[in-house]
This record gives sequence, structure tokens and C-alpha cells, in this order.
Amino acid sequence: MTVPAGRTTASRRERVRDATTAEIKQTARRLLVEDGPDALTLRAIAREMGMTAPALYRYFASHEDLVAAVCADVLDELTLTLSRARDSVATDEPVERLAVACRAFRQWSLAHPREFHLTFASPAPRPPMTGGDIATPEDLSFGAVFLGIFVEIWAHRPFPVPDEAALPPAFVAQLRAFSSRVGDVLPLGALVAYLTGWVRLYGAVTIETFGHLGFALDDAEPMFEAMLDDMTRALRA
Amino acid sequence: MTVPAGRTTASRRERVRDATTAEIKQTARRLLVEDGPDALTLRAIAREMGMTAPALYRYFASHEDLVAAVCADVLDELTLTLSRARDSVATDEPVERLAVACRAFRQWSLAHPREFHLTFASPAPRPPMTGGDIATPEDLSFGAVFLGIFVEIWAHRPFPVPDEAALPPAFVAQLRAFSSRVGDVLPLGALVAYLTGWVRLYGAVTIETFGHLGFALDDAEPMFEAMLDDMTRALRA
DNA sequence: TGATTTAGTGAATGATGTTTACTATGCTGG
DNA sequence: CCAGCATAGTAAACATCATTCACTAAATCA
Repeated sequence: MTVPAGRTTASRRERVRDATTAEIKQTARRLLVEDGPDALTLRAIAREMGMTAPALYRYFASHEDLVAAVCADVLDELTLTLSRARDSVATDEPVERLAVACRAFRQWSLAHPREFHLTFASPAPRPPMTGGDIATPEDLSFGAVFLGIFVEIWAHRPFPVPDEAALPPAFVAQLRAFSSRVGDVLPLGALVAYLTGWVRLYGAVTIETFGHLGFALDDAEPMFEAMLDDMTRALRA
Repeated sequence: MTVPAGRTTASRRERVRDATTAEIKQTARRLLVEDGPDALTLRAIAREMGMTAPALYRYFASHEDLVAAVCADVLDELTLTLSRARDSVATDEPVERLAVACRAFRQWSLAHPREFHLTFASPAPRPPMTGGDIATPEDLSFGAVFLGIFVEIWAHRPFPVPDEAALPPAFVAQLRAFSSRVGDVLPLGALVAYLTGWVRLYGAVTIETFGHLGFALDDAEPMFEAMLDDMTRALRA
């Protein structure tokens, strides 16, 4: 995804093509943000660009593919945002780096709810996790940001983790498979903490952006901070 | 929502009208389940029923209204399912009643992912929580199931809650408002536990149904059970 | 029984994704 | 330099969608 392509090897044609492709995705995203997911139509995008809809088929095989490309862009941008947030804290405070990244995830999502929902809460046809021909939100780089922070935390000072023998064997088997897939960078118990953190973070942000806490709270930030507290405390102890 | 209407006062016309309304919603839901949210079209519904699309406007003001009605039905069904699950455990084990209801929520959602996403993860135009003219998932009955269980737990044996003085004042203010809205059935700290539980439950189920744990796990049940353990332990201690 | 309300149809409008045939334009090899 | 070709774009068409409007037929009611 998002291969910058070698500077010199780009012919003129390739350059204008890439520019058009980028403009299409940009326009699509603008329509999504301004007028909602239903406004994300080929005809509207083409209209905005002073083109006709069939022309877009020179750049994307289908409407679905275009949406997927927008999602990939969104994911890249979010990944970059999270990396930057993480790097704004010194490496000798890895738990704080995690907290800052989590807050950045929430802030970005609240500021970009439609992009967030399209990318993280759409019933997209997800391939059964075979190789990596399509980008799911957990694809490498994105998930790697948080996983990397957990590696840092663990290296800095290991935190209490559930005993492997206490976990259901079927769970351990899955964890082993996942662990080897990511290069065995953490003990299984720490992977559980990582996954638990992802579940809590995703859940807190998703429930807030969908307004499913509005029945009780106007501002969910204190709840979010309480969750972060709970999470980071367990990683400091 | 879903007023059964007095038995005797229903004229013949009203009865067949209600039957047709029900059939429309049923058909809509079947199309949603079988062919996905994009198949939920007025024309398709009418076609399935041997009617024409404009006829449906005698029953629903718009496509959006029909979808909202389907959501309301889904919510009612889920609420009923959760109540039943809760009632399958004796009232002297209220924490277990909570666990059983949470499992029922997950099971139902996994068995009905499209209904779940339509009702709980759609960017529907949510009114800013004024009165109650439109049904959001947290509308009375649904949220009341879980809130009721927390009331039972608290009555059976109070659990440790954060000190009110330790919470941010702005948070306390919101909690007070919510508390009075639900009749002050619990101390503020216990309300925090209730809301935290809802966030964790919603998050765990949503992340699983969207497949956002698939990058690590094939079966998220052990993670869910671990979450439940963590949650119920805090309510027993 | 006659008036009125109701359920439903058919045709039409404007929008959508997608395909096909066609037309320029720019690039490239002799 | 120019003949040939790949590319980017258009216009027209098709099937589908939500929605509106004029109309019909049937059920209800006074």
C-alpha cells in the first residue's frame, strides 16, 4: 500500500496518472467528510473533478475498489499520526508513549468520524486473513505501532501477565500462532495484554463515535481517561 | 415503540394493516440477513411480497423510516433475549446473571451480525439525546436490562467503587445528571462501573463482529471470557 | 346505498454503478 | 519525423434505486 515509487523511474505519464489517482481519492474523501458515506458516489466524484463517471474506471476497477483505496489512505494517515504521537514522548517512558498514542487514536477518530467508521466499522468483505493482498486495519504497520510500544514497555520493565498455564489451551494455541507470525517479540501473556488493550481502545472509541454513550454522558473523555488509567496501571505495576 | 395495542379495539382494517407492516419489516430483515445491507431496498422488499415499491409508502414515510423500524424490532428482540438469559439464573447470584446476559449479547450478535451492525454500528442520524421520539439502542428497555442487573448486584452486596471525590468534577456532574434521569437507583461510583461494563461489552462484541481481531485470533471467545472474568471479579470483591 | 377513506398500481423523474463503442491525445519505434 | 499504438476521456445505454403523482378498485362508514 502507498508505495512512493522511485523518484527517477516515474515517466511523465505515470506522474500525471498518480496525481489524478490521488486527486480522485482526495475528492472522494472530501465528499465523504462533507456529505456522508452516501455521497461517496462515482458520479459525484467525477462531477467535482470536471469529469464523467466512466473515466474513473481507468483508475479503479469498481466503486468498491475506490472506497477500499480511500480506507487504505485513511489507515496510512492514522498510522502516521499515531507514530508521531508516540514519538513525542521520550523512549524511557514507554507506558506514557502508549497513553499518548491511545489519546491520539481517540482524538483523530473524534475529529474524523466518517473516515473512522468507513475504515473501522464498515461491513466490508474481509478476506479470511490469508496473505496480505487487501489492507485490513490491522495490517502490519497500523497494528505494529501499538505492538511496538508494548515491546518497548516489556523491554523497559516487564509487567505482570497471566500465567500461561492458567490460560485455556485453545487460547494458548492461537496465541502461539499469532506470536510466531509477528516474530515472537513478546511472551504470550504480554500478547494478551496487547490484544486486551486493542479491544478496550477500539471499543471505547467506537462506542463514543457512534454516540452509544450519549444516553448517559455528553463528554466521554473522563471515561476514556479512566480506561487509560486502568490499562496503564496494569502495565506499570 | 412496539406498542402491542389493545386486543379488542383493533378494527379489521387495522389488523390487516398491522399484519402487512409486520410482513414488510420481516421481509426487509430477511433480505438484510440473506443478501446484506445493500439488498435492503424498497423495490426488493415489495418484489418479495408481490407488491410494487410505492405501496410501501402507505406504511413507511421513507426507506430510512423503514430501516429505523427494523432496527427497533431488532432492539426489542435483543432486549427480550437478554432478559430471558438474565432470568435463567437465580436472583441470588446477580453477578452470574450479568455474566450470562453478557454472553447472550455476544452470542446473539455473532449469530446476527448484520442486524447487529445495522442497529449498533450504523452512522444513523442520532438526535442529540433530547427526549425519546426516536429509538436509540440505549432507549429505556435495552439499557434498563443491564442497569437493572447492576442494581441487583449492588443490593445483593455492594462492590468497591471509585471515591466520588477522586473523580473529575465535570465527570461527577454528568453522572449526577444521568443518575437523576434513571431515578437515582445507584450511587455514582456504581454507575461508573455500569457504564464501564457497557463500554467493554459493546467494544468486545463490536470488534469481534467486524473481524478486527482476526489478525491475531480465529476465535475470540477466550478473550471475551477473560474480559468477563475481569469485569465480574471487580463486582464480587 | 352513496360518500369517503384506504391500499395498491403504473408511469415518470432523477440519481446510481457499470459496460460498450468511440474519439482524441500523447508517447514511441523506425 | 511520422506511422502506429496505448492511454484518458467521452457519450450513450442499461438496469437498478428512492420517490412522487395521478389514478383505480375495494373496503368502510354514515
